[in-house]
Amino acid sequence: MTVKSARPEPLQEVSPIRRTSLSDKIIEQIIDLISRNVLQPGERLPSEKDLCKRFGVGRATLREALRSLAVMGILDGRVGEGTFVSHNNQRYLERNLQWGLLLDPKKVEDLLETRLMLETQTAFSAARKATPANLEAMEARIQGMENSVDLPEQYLRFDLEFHLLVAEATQNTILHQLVSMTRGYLQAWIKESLVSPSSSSEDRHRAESSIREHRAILKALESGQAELARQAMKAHILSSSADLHQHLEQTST
Amino acid sequence: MTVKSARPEPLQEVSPIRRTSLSDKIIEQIIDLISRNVLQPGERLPSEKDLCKRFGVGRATLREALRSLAVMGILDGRVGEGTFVSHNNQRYLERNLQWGLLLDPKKVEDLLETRLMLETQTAFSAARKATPANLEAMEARIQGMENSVDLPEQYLRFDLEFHLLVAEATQNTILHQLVSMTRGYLQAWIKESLVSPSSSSEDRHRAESSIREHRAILKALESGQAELARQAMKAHILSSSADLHQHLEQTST
DNA sequence: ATTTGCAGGTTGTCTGACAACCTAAATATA
DNA sequence: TATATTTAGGTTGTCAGACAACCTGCAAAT
Repeated sequence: MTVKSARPEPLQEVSPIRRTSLSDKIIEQIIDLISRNVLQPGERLPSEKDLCKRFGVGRATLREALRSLAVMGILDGRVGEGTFVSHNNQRYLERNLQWGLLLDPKKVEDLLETRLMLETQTAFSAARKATPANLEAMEARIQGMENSVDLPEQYLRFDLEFHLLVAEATQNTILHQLVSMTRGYLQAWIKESLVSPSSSSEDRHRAESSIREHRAILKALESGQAELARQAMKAHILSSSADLHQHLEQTST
Repeated sequence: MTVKSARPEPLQEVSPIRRTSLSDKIIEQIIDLISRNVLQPGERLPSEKDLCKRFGVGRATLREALRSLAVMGILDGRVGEGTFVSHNNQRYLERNLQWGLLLDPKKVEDLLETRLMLETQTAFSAARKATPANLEAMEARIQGMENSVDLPEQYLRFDLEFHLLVAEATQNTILHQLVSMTRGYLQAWIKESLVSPSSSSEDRHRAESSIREHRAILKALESGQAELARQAMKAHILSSSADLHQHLEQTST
């Protein structure tokens, strides 16, 4: 170490060695195992003691890796049983958005706007790519909504499923995840608005017009009219957002 | 315990107590501290020994929590220095998408399609909400691109920043995060395509037309023409995606 | 045949220790 | 005096061993 002065040129040849922590390497390896289906969803990992020997690390190090993967939703540790690969590799983004929204919770507005964007576009794309099976499943959800106008819990479940089906119909898993992410989080607010006081006749009216909107969306999807589907979805989201908004303003303050 | 037969009704009164781990509670508390700005970005946390005493837990437990937050990108541990709150609370989703795509690496197509949707819509929204400061910053990035057509590294950085600025101009942090997420990940591929063999004259041509496209976008944003901005962005993304695609097919196989 | 109790394995947590590392003050050197 | 070196203390990263809480499955007792 005899370099003098204020390091004129940081010697660009050397690439800074990354001091990757052992846990990080373990995380990478485990993710790799899962992606190559060596470890399948639901499967149990070897015990921690065992894994320690295989990876050649201490238990604390290994556990930090497992813990991180658990927080991401990729693994699922059950005390006394073992550690398992989570079945829903997919939904791990959802969980992370939740942590994210905890970081700054005032973004409901932004979330609604984002949902509008995502879902209008998914409707557009779905109109082109939906399979008959997709459409059939949507039809079933609408019928489910019709049969449960007086059962808010069920009604909402069908509503949610319909929208997820539209996203699924795009055959784009990332889009599907994003929609599921935003929807899943809004669902918390929506459910809250259920317990808020409101005349049941008003609710009924809202439910019926909502069903009409869903039918319009489905019809557009079935006929493959992408632009029409976009418009129908937009109209639906806007009116439902307005509704949610109203409930929020009633209950807050 | 004298319930016979196959548990006819699981005794609905009792709500299953959740066995939340200590680390989870610590994660929640720290996230809460950050969201309430008690801990600000860049700030240093107390030392682990100190935190252990405050939370009343062992160091292993505390470390599992810190490690999880670090993997999420919320905290940043520097050996010998301390643990810091990451400045870019924003980008933590980005990192998680990266882990996610490792799980499922064949989704580049989906990612490109998602990016097209997100960015065309952000352009639309940005045209209505962009502030003069936003537009000025974009102009600076375009000039940066012009001045570095022969420096791919710098050029790409300006390119990326331009798009992030558009997302930022929507004033919607969630949208911003999503765009940053998709972009950030594609950047890896884009950088790879830099080292792929290609005539420099070809590159130059591509860079120049790309700059023209960016100018068109900016012009639309400045004049507040939302639909025009959407179209300009769409054209740009499509041509740049086609480019990336070509590079990918050259290098793979 | 049903219940109880026990044993072994597993995760969750704690404690203490050491290595690698960074910072900054104290010291040595020009 | 000003600069370079050493040193001391603090911090994160990792390891090892131990105990508590818990689950499963089998054997023993009723």
